[in-house]
Amino acid sequence: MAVARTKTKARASTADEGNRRAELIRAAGKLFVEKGFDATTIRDIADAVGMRSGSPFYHFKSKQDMLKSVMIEGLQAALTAQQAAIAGVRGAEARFRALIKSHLRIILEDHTEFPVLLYEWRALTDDSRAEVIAVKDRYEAVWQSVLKDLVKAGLLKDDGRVTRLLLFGAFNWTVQWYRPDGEFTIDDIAERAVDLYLCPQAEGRR
Amino acid sequence: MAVARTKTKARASTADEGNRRAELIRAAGKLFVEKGFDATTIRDIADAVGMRSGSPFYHFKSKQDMLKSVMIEGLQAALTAQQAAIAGVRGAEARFRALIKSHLRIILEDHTEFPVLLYEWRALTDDSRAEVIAVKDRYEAVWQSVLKDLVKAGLLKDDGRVTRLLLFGAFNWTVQWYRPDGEFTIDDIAERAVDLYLCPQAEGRR
DNA sequence: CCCTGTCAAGCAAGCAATTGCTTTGTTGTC
DNA sequence: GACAACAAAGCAATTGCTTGCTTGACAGGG
Repeated sequence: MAVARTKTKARASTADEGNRRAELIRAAGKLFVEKGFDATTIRDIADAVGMRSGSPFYHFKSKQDMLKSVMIEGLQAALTAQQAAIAGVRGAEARFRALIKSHLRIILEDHTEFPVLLYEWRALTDDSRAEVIAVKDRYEAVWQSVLKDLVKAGLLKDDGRVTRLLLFGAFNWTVQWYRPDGEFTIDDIAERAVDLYLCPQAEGRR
Repeated sequence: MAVARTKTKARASTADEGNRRAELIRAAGKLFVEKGFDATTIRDIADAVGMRSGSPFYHFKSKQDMLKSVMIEGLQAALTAQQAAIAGVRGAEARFRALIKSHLRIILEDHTEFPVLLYEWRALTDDSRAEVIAVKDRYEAVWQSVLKDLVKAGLLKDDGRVTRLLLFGAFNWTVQWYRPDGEFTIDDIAERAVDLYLCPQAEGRR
């Protein structure tokens, strides 16, 4: 009874094992993106993994807790993918291109956990939001350093806060219109973006 | 009874008079942006204008109908603002700048009806969505023509679909981070955007 | 080898609150 | 007295979440 509940909390903090827990996070992330956080019921999520409506609360202490867990899960997957993408890549433009492709893949391919972060920011309570921001900042720090290098190389005019936010906006907004079966591949979009943002000031370089 | 309901529908279609109706739309728009469509209850909206929870249904036949009305209202306001912004403005770059400023003002200033369109797209039923798209296309058509002129003038490399969507994304995403009391004005952002997107290929032009 | 206790994981059932919406009644106005 | 514009009250369904109970796997002792 009370014992089981206590152990649940302990389990929830350590992100080990818990096979069904990961299953729940994936299902919840998918539904949150499709229907929105508020429009998704616990019963929807439970159905998606073949559980009864009360059972998810064995793994998460509330629906809010599920949302937070989905976002953090997505952010951590994005972080490792990001680091793998730029590992060993030299040159500002090449790193820029690698970052874009990695970001778009995380957003647009089957990892539906990250888009939840973009869609359901408002649904977070203040406590959960602080936790999520901490991880998010680490992700954006990598972008900042690459943008700085681009400016140094003369490929970008400015890397101030507004420019960064405009850049992120263009990428994050792709969630709204990209379709896997559409006419553009992820690499198409990435190439167009590089073309759009990098100014060939130093001619003969590219 | 049934009479009142019928007249309501008639009234809802003609967007004339109906003072409290416009009041409801404004209040609903504000709440939809702040809390999301699903998280906003009819009682929230009614409270905001000093009504009881059942009364809004005299003006709108359902909550969905309110959402659709808010969006269309926002779109039409955006359309007239857009046309006023580029009226008499010559030159591709000047028109581009004017469009951006107009768009950002619509999105970021007190007209909260338009951002609902960006936030709550999913919450629309298919029927409502078709209605909204019709108005939306007219708004985007103006952008397309300006972008084409920019390419013709050599100020933009490409005006294909992906480029357009990347552009819109950057602007629409500002809703997520812009704060009226922040360090940047709307004009600041517009200028940064012009700088970011327009490539000074034909030197000595600007 | 069997018995028994333990415990993670989930089921069955339901509660209390909230939800969108309806229905009937009231009021001011022309 | 007719009608637009609400109020008052409530209904039926849905919601997040809780509580007590079952099950299956495994450990250890005899």
